[in-house]
Amino acid sequence: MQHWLMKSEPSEFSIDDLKRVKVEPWDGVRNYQARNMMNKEMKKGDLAFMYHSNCDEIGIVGIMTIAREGYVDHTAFDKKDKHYDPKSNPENPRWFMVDVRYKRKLKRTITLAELKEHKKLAEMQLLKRGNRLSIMPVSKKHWDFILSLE
DNA sequence: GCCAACGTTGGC
DNA sequence: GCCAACGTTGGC
Repeated sequence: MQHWLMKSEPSEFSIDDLKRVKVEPWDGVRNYQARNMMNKEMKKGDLAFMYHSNCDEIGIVGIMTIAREGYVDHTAFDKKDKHYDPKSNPENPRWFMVDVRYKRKLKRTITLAELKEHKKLAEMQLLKRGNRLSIMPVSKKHWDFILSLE
């Protein structure tokens, strides 16, 4: 089983939104690396941190499970959708998504600032300079360490 | 709001 | 295949 971290802007979709709906398609990802991970590498039952970005309290806020493995992101076909991509079409879809299921909120937000304080996490992809990936793998070692901070 | 870092596009 | 221009991400 793999572990992941998935970013979301809480003004768009927050951990509380996920708690309410329980299961949600992770649509709108328009980055090839992130797409490949969703389409090929994420497996049902994998665990993922939910991370709030671009907000007042940036950091890891909860845990989700992958509920459905990669399938076509149909929002790319919808002209009215914010993430419409004219280069994707049903015959040759370009973008894929997974479904995530709410597992639990962390007892507190483990902030980005706090993560940066720990030498053990220095190699985390999230903390690497210039990192902009919205979905990334997290090693078991890092995962367990982060949970020990909770 | 600023801006560094990155990805994508498209002309050549 | 190169690279400038542009758009986006996301912390601050």
